[in-house]
Amino acid sequence: MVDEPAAPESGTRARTRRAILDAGVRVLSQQSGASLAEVAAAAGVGRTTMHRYFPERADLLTGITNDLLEQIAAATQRARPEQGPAVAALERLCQAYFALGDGLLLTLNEPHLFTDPAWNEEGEPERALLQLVERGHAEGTIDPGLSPAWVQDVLWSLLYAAWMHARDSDVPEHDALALCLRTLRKAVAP
Amino acid sequence: MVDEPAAPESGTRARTRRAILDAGVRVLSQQSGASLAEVAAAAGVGRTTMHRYFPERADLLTGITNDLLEQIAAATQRARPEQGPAVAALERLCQAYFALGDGLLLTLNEPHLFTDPAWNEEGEPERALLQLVERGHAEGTIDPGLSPAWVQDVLWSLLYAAWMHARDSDVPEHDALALCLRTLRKAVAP
DNA sequence: CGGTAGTGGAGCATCAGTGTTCCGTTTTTG
DNA sequence: CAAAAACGGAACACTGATGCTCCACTACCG
Repeated sequence: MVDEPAAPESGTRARTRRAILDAGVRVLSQQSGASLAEVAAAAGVGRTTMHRYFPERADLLTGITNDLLEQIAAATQRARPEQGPAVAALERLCQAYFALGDGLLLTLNEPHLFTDPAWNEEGEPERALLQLVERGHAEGTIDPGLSPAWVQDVLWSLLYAAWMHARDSDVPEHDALALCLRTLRKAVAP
Repeated sequence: MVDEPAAPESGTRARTRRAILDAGVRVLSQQSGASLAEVAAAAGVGRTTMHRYFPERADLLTGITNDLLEQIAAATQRARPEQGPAVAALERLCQAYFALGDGLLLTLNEPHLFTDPAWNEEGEPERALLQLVERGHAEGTIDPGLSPAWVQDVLWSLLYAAWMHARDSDVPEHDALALCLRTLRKAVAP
């Protein structure tokens, strides 16, 4: 993870890069087979320009992968999963991840898109969540019948459901998140 | 839905057709962009043969769509969603849908693949489920804070999670279903 | 004002997937 | 067994996405 050893990356470039990455997530989360031209258009950028930032399709995917991993790591850290009661921490995590938006869909929907080795490595976020659940088991505040791995899957799938619910059933995002939290809280209760 | 007006379809053809449809679901549920050659190979069938059954890609998708719709309808009917206590009926539905296997993934993951008009029509299964939840509200056995549409989304996303859990974490399918049911039951409880 | 970074359009070769045809082989069936 | 049905390989044209290059335009900065 050694980044920019001396790559200040002029503000303009950084902005363009962001626009492309965001457009990539937005477009690919809906059509994983979308053409690069579509992504470029969605980013409001010429196909040539995109090619300058990400020479091949694989490079774009790598870029998105790293970006998502960073965002997930940042969200995890922000939620302080090791502090306070387990259930409260779990809800904080849920809220933090919800902010990933379309990244959620991409993460869950198209895991096979990410061929990067970095993707499937057990990351710090994973570990934090699993430990969190074990803490809940010890506290007696999380149903011991639900394995940590299963709780993890439930968390992500509920996030997915909530995001889609907001997107398709045009429920305000805030309400969708509230439903998600309420459902999660009850689901993990002993 | 007027089918075979006089198309007995020799047992051989029916079997080949099934093999192709099943392979299509299996392959496309993992790689929505998979080539037709891959589907044919997975079905143990020549590309030429597949072309005889489904002249274009769109025809295969239509075939899969109709097949899934039938399977969902059959599963719904089998679960008798209108009988007995709402929660019990919901669990029966959950079990019945779980049997769809990879079809679940395809249904949730790649809704955009199905361009058929028949797909997005509000089907009988949808209506049955929504009514079921309303019945639960009336009975006082389903959390009134959870809208029918949300419960529907939760049901499908938990099914998705359970199927993936069985597939990737090599948990026996039966155990995954049990986790799913347990989680769903608690999630919808008032 | 001149230089430079950033951009985007046009064009081109390549390649994989597709749709389709033809024909020989295997399997089913009467 | 012999006819009919079903199958699969080979080959071909076509299409769209991709990777790439070259050049012209714009905006910003010293």
